[in-house]
Amino acid sequence: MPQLQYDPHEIEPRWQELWARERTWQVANDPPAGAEASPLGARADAGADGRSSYVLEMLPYPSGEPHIGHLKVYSVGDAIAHFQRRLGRRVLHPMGYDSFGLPAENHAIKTGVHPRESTTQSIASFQHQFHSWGISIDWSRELATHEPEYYRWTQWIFLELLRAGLAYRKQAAVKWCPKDQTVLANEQVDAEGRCERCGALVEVRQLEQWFFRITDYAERLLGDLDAIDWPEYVKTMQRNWIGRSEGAEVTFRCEELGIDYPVFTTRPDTLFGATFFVMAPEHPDVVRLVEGTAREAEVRAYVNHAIAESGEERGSAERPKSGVALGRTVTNPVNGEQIPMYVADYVLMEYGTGAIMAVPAHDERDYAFARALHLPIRRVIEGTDPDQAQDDDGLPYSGDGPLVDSRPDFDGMPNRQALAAIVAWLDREGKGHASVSYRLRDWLVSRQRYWGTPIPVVHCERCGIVPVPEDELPVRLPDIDDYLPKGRSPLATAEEWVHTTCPACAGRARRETDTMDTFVDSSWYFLRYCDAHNERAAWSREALAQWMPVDQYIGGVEHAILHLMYARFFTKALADMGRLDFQEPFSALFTQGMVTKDGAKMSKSRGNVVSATSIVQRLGADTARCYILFIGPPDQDADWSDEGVEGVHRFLARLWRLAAETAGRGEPEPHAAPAGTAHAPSRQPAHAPAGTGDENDLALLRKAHWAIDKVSGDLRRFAFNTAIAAVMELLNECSRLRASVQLQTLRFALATAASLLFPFAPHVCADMYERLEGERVWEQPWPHADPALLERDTYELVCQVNGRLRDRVQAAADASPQELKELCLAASNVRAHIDGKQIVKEVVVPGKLVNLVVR
RNA sequence: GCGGCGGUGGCGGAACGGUAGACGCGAGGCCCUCAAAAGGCCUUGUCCAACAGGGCGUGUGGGUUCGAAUCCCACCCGCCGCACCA
Repeated sequence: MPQLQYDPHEIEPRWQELWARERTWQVANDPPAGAEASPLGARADAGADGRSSYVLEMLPYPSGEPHIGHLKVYSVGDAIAHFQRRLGRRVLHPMGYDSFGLPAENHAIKTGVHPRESTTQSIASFQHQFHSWGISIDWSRELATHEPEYYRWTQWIFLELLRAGLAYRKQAAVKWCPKDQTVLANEQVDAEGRCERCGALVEVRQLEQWFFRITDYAERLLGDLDAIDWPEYVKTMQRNWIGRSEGAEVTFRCEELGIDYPVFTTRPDTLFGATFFVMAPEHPDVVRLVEGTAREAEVRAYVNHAIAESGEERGSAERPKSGVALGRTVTNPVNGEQIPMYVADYVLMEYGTGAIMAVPAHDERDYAFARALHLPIRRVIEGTDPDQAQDDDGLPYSGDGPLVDSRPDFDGMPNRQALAAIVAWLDREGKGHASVSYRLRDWLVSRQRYWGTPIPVVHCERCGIVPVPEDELPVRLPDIDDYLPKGRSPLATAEEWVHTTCPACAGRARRETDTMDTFVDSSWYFLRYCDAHNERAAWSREALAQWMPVDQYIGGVEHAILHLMYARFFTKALADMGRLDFQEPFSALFTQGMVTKDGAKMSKSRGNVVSATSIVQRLGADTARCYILFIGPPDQDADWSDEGVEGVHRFLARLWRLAAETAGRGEPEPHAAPAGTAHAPSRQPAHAPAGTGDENDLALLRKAHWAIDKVSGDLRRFAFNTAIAAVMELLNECSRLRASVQLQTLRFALATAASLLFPFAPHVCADMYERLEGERVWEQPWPHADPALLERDTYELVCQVNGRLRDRVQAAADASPQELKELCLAASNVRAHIDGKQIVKEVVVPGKLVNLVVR
C-alpha cells in the first residue's frame, strides 16, 4: 500500500469549492412552514429544537490583509456556528466590512492609494482569506459600510434620530486630534489624552458639532446590563464609563450679581462644612464675575494658562492644587454663610455643573486645595479613618458618622440619615433637589474627514438646517482626489456637490460637509444582515423577528465600551421610535483574547508579526484554526509558538492518515440506517455488535463516547482547547488499539473523531468522514453519547490513608460502601500504612475513593 | 487609590473540594534507514532509592475540612480597566 500523505493543499480547496458551489452555509429568511429548508431543520434529533441561532463575529476593518487576530475571532465564531448547526438550529452567520472611516482612510493615506481603491483591494483580500480559511459564511448577505446601498440607511437612521431629537448640533469644547485633523468622541481619547487611533496628544477646541443624545439613555444602558449574558468585566467597564452618581443639586446664590449657581454633590450631608466655592476655568461665568475688578488680570491669566494645558497635564490627582480667588462670594443655602469663590483647574467643566461646593474636611481634593491656599476647614461629621495616622487631625474624613457643628436639628444624626433629611429640607425651601449625575457625555459623531458617511442635511440661508428628504437618499460621497485631512472637511472642496438647493424652500443651500464617525456605521450592521437586500427599507420587522437579537456575539475586548455601547444605544433609540421590538442587540457576548508572540503584542515595529496567510499557505487552514484554539482558553491572551503549530499539524496528519488507511481497508458499509438519521444511538448496533465481548473493542467504543460527552460539554462552555485535546486522546487510543479491534469499531471511533473535530478543522474532517462513512459530516446531527457506555463495570478505587494516596484497586461499579472499605483495607500498600495504628474514621466516596484516618 | 482578572513542570496549559500536571510543545533514549527527512515506540515535576516505595511540590503566611491548586482571611507579584467625576 502506498504511504498515504495528508495534503491540506489538495483537501482544503476541494471542500471550499463544494461549499461555495452548493452555497452550503446560506440560510433563507422565512422558510416555508413544514418544508425542508434545511436538511436538519425540523428533525427530532437530540438537541435539535428547530430554533434559529444568530452567531456573529464583529465585522473587520478591511485594511491590508487579515492577521492572526482575525483568524482567532473567526475560528471561534465558526466553531460555535458549526456546533449550533449540528445541534439542529438554523444558523445565520454572515460577514461584512467596516470599510468607512478613520481606520480605512488612514490606511489609504499611508499607502498613498485612494480609500475607495485601497478599501476595495482590502475587501478582496479579506474575502479571499475567509474563503481559504473555510469559514462557514452566508455570503449572500455580505455588506460593506462604504457602499451606497448600505450608507443610504445609515443616513436614514441619522434622519430618524434627528427627527426624534436625538441628533443635534451644538457649540462645545471638543477633543481635536491635530494629527488626524478631526474632532473625536470622548470615547476615542484614551486615559493619557491621546487619540485612540493615532496616539497624538489631543487638544481642546470650541467648535460646532453634531451629537447623538446617548445621555438620555444612560439609565437604561446601565440597568439593562443586568439582563444580558456578557462577561462581568465588560459590564463593569460600561458601568464605569456611564459613571452614575446619586446626590443632589444645590443652588448657591451670588447676591452681588443676582446669579444662581447650581452645583452637584454626592454629599449634601456635608453642606454645613462648605467653606468655599470653586468654578472650572472653562466656566463661561468666570471672566464675567471678575470683569472690571481688581482680580480680572490675575484670573484671566490663570484661566488662559489652564485652558492651554492638555488633559494629560491637568488630569493627575497627584498634581498640586492651584487656583485663584474671584473676589466674590456665594451664599450657602443651608446656613446663609457667605463663602468665597475661586477658579481652579481641579474642577471639570464636563462633569456636573462645572462648579462645586468645597468641603475640605470631608473631601480629599478640597482638603488639598484648602491647605494650599490656607482656607478654613470645618469638620461636620465625626469619625476616624482606621488607616489614618494617630497624630494628625483625622482629616479629610470621608467615612460615616454623626453630624456635628451643623444645625441643632441635624447635629447628632447619622450622616446618611442626615443626607436625606437635608435634601428634603432643600427641596421644601426651593434651594435644591435630589439629582443623579453621569460621567457619560453625548456622542460627538461629526468628523472633518473624507472617507465616511455624509451627514444628510443641508444648510439653507433661510430655513437653517434641513434634512435631505428620504427619497433623495443616499447623499453620495463625491469623488475627490485631495482627501487629505486639513482641518476642515475635505468635502468642502467639492464645490459642485456642496452647492445645492434647499428641499424646503428651493433656495440656495450648502450641503453639510462633515461625515459621520465610523462607529455610526457599525452600530446597526447586525440588523442589516437580517434583510441585506431590502431596497425599500433598512430592514423589515419580519426579517428581524427571525434572527434578532444576536444569540452569540464574538469580538475583541477593545470594543468593550465604544462599539458595544453605541450599538446598544442605537437599538434602544430605534426601539423607542417603534422600529425594533427588542431592547438589547447582543444577548450573549464572548470576548476573545489577544494573540501575542514572545509575550508581546504583535506589531510591525517589533518585527514579531506572524502572518496568518503564510501559516495557512504552509500548513493549511485546518492546522492554523485548530492550533489557535488549542493554544489555550480562547478568552485569554495566548502566545503563538511556531513549534506548537507544527504539533497540531502532526496531529491532523496522523488522524487523517489513520482514517484514510482504515477507510481503505474496506468499502463503506451500505447504510443500515437511512442517511440523515445515521447518528450515534441508532448506528451504534451496527458498529458495536452485541456479543463481540472483546475488551479492546469495548475500550475504544467507550473512549469514543467519552470524547463525545467531553467535546459536547466543552463546546458549550467555549473550552475549545480541551475539546481538541479530547479528540487527540481519542486518536491516541485509536492508534494504540488499531490492530486489536474490529474494523468497524475503529471506523466508528475515527468517524466520531472527525465528527467532533469538524467545528475546528472542517476540511480534513469532511474528508475523513466521507472516506469512512460516505457522507457529509456537516449534514450529520451532533453525535450523542450513550450513557451506558459512559459508565463502567469497574473503576479504579483510590485508597487513601490520612488523605494521602497509598494504593489503587479495581472496584465493581455497584460495590457497596462496606465492600469498598474492605477492598481498601485489603490493599497491600494500605495495610503497610495502617499496620499497628487505630482507624478513627472512614470516609467512603463511592465511585471515587476511600480515605482511612488512622492514629 | 478603586474595580476586575490571573500566579500550577523547561514552555503553552489540564484538573465537579477527592489520584495535581490531561493534551500539546520541548528534551533524552530507542526502532526504521546505507544515511537523512518523515514516521513509530519509550521516558520526562523534584529529591532519596536498583526496584518497590517514600519525602517535597500549584506565589507567601494562616484557617476550614477526613481530604484544598480549588473554599475563607491576610499579604506579595503580574496584567487589564477606571481614576481630581464633586
